[in-house]
Formats: sequence, C-alpha cells, structure tokens
Amino acid sequence: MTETKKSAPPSASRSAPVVRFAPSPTGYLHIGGARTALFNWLYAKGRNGRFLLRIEDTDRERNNEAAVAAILDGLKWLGLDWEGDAVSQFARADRHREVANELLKRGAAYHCYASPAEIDAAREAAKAEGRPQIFLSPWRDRSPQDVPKDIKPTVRLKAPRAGETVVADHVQGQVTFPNKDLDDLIILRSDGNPTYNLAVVVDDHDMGITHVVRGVDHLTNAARQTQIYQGMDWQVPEFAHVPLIHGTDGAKLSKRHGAQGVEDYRSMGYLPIALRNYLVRLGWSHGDDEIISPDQLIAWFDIDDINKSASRFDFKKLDDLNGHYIRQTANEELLARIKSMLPHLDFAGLLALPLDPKAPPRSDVALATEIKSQLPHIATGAELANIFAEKSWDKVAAALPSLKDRAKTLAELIAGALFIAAERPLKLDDKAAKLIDTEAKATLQALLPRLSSAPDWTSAALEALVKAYAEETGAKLGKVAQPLRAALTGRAVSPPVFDVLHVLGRDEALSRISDCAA
RNA sequence: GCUCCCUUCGUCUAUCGGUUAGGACGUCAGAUUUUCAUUCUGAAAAGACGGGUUCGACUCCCGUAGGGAGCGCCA
Repeated sequence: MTETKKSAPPSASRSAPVVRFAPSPTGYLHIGGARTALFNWLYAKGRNGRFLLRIEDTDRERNNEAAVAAILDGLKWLGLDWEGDAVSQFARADRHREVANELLKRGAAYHCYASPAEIDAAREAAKAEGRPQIFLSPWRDRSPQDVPKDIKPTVRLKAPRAGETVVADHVQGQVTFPNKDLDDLIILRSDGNPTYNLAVVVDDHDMGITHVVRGVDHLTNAARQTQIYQGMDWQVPEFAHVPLIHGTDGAKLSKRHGAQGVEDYRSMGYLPIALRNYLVRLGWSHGDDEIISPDQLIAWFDIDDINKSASRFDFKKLDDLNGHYIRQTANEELLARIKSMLPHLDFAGLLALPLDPKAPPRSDVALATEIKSQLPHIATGAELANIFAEKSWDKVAAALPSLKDRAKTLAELIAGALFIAAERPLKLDDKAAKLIDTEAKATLQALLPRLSSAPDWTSAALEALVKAYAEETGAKLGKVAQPLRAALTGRAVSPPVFDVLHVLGRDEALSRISDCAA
C-alpha cells in the first residue's frame, strides 16, 4: 500500500481546525515548546478553531504534578488559553491497547517475539555494514503455531515494505520516506503498554485533531504515524513541522545558552506580549512588519508561511521589543506587574545560579547583584516589596514615566527604582563619590536653602529653580545636576534629577543632599 | 554510518527570473540632552562555493562544503 500524494500540502478543509500542544512533563515550559504552542494557538484563533492541550505523560518516571503545573503556568502566563482540561495520555492507555488489538485483528500488526538482545545484535550488524539501522522482525510472517509460549511478545505495526510514505507538510513540503528504510515500529510493549507513536495517533484521532503543528524533530515520526493511520483507515491529519530554535552559536538550545524555560523569561521581566511578538518572528514574518499587535498576529499568522530553516535566539532583539512594549504599557499596569513579579524573585537564589560565563547576561541576576551592593540585608523580592510599600508605592508610580524609557525589562525597571528604597546615608558608588568634590559640596550647600524654600515641589519648578541658580553663578548645568544626582541616588546615572527630586519628596531629598553637602 | 531538512548583512528576515538586494536588532557616526536612556538622522554590513538552464538568476536544476534533525520495548 503506497500512499503517494503529488500535490504538496493537502488542500485545507474549510472547516475550523482543531490543533493541540502536546508537551511531555519535563518540569518547565521550554522556550521552543512555547513557540510551538504559540503557533498552534495563533492558527486556531485566526480560524475560529480549537486549541487543545495534552500531556504526554506515558513515561511515569518523568511525570509528576509539579512538572505538569509548571507547563500550565507557563502557558497561562504567556496568555495561551486552551479549551477544556488537559488530556492525560497515560490515562488513555486502555484505549491505546484497544486500537492495537484492532490493528492485530485487521492483520495490520503482529506479535513479535524477538528479544532485545537479538534486536541489538541485528542493529549492530546493520551499522557495521553501513546499512540503515532498522530491525526487520522475523515474526512478521510466521504462522501462530510456532510461537514460543514463555515469551511475552511486543506488538509491531506491519508497515509496508515497498513503496514510500509521503508526509505532505505545510512547512517542510512533500517529504518522501522510502518504506524500506522504515521498520515495523513497536506499538505495544511486551508489558502491554502502548508506545508513544501509537498513543499520539490514537489521541490525535480521538481528539479530532485536524492539524498537527510540532517541532521538526517529529518529522520521521509523522511518517511512522501515517502508517498507523493507514492501518486503521483513519484520515491522516495535516502536518506542519516547524524548525527548532538554536542558541546564538547555532547549536541546539541548551543549558549553556542560558534561559530555557519561560519561567526564566518571566523572572527576567519580559512581557508576555513582547515574548510572543519575538517568538513568532523566529521563522515567520509578515513583510517588513516587526511590531505586531496580538490581533494582527492572529489575523496574519499562517502555518504555510513558516520558514524551514532553524533560527538563532537573539536576546538583543528581544530586549529591544520588550523595551518598546514597556514604553507602550500604561504605568498602572507596569506597577501591577512589578508588584506581582516581586514575590517570585529570590535574589540570593539568583546570585547562586550556576550560569555559563558565555551565556547572555540576565537582567534579574543583574538586579540581584545591584541589590546586594545597595541593600545587602535584602534577600528576596518580597522584602524589597515591603520596603517599597514603606516608602510608598506612589513614589515608584511617580518614577515610572522617566524609568520606563530606560528599561529593557521589568527587572531593569525595578533596578532603576532602587534609589527610592535606598537608606540614608546613601552608599555612593565610585563614580558618584568622585562627583562629590569640594566644589560640589559648596554647590549643594548653596542649593539647600533655595530648595527648602521652593514654593512648588514639581519637576518643572525645581528645574527652573536649579537652572536659575546655575545661570546666576555662571556654572554649567551639569556641574550642578551631577552632584545633585550623586547625592540623591548614590549613582552617576539615574533618571532626570528633577524627576528624582520630585519623586523623593522634599524631606527625603533635602536630607540626602545635606548628607553629602557637609 | 543511513534517511531527511537547511544555507540572503553578525542576528531575525523581505524578495517568490529582471530591484541601486529592502526592513528590523546590533554596531559605528551625528543631532537633541543635566547623566543614562528615549527620539531623530546617517553609515558600514549579505545572496556558502562550483557547475548548469535562461536573453537574464539570490530566485530553477545538479554537485561540493558547512549546519541541523531523526534513526529505542524515550517522549
């Protein structure tokens, strides 16, 4: 039985697609998996379809509640909502066995009594001779009489030996596999449990999946699964095998490239909308469009437009997008996000992360480092949140307009707001300390009475006041502003000093200045 | 080793036989500026290589090189 489809991707049915994301519970949502989920979700959303979730948990050793929860969490955070409850593949083992028996009954599968040792030996021999390492079971055509009684058999699919199996793929095009290179895959283990490929086919069929969108690492599985569909006379779904995401060096994304789980991206302070925008542009594009709104994404996305080649993950571009979205986001929402993010930050833990020195720097780790130097007694985000609450969240809110222009991530935003949480007397860093020389002290001294009698404590009024002072004394504005900045924030770099003055409030600002003026 | 896939600026990409090969990030230079950013302007920067096909190839075909994925009673 040879399936040859000449036209590349099959003509899409007009009815709404049903797609699924089917991760195995590894303990976190991999960033590549997140993109796959996003592609599925966008495809369904744009076509009035359904996006389902299935957990491939047939490997009981790997499965646990927490691992599943981490994946659901990641999806929710990204804003990818699925329909109904996540299906547990493990729970459906009986149905998988039922289908295996049906295949047996139809003569599309058979019992194989070959031992693992026998199979290994055959593979070794094939390898030595340079042949494809496939195992051709001698039990394929034996009559039932001569079966050994004491051996528990596996069930193998009786795959076609001649011809070819074609995967008509929306991304990869028409990919042809000669059937002689595909062996009779085991669908039921000797202990009676279904294998992955069987389970996937049965589940996808039963769930009514019309489009299987997943990583290219499953491309050969698609051929094998096609043979199972054919054995059952089921309709083969449409396929889209998307390329993998690589690290900056072109190799498969791994630990040494840094963040792998979406939880890491949340911790660094990337916005879901920015991460989605970035991820979707990896392997897919819509002309020259870079910033694409969620609605446009849904309207424009199509699996037929996905590229075949793998792409490298680029934090610089993600940073740029995230910075853009931070600037677009309303201050109230940013504040809410900061508040909900802080309790999840463990600065001590971040500092202890075993990071590869060549991995791109993480803004959450940078924040932890900054806190260690400025507020050494603080170990967690919850403690930092308490301090912000003490000093008043209003100050943080007031600082946001000038802070958001300067941050690529929420972690950087928080780092920028640290001057609010600082305790007097401030610890100046080296560059700030250098700014406070004798001349600067005199300037601060001279400024103090003027500031304390300022009628209006607003950025604009304070700016006018300080500028007037600079003009009177003939000093360059920088000569006045820089010492002020150092005294107020302990740093040589900060948001505009007049905003800082305003945010801090008159009392705190004057106190910090006089701390340095002496 | 075998099977399959990929190859345009450093990176993500546009181009779907005829373009000064476009955009974005990054880089560099400049403008704005109290620092740093934001914003704006400009610059450098690409069709892996070799053969065909064609009046014409980044685009089609073949080969080479490089890269990736898959080859389990894992998923």
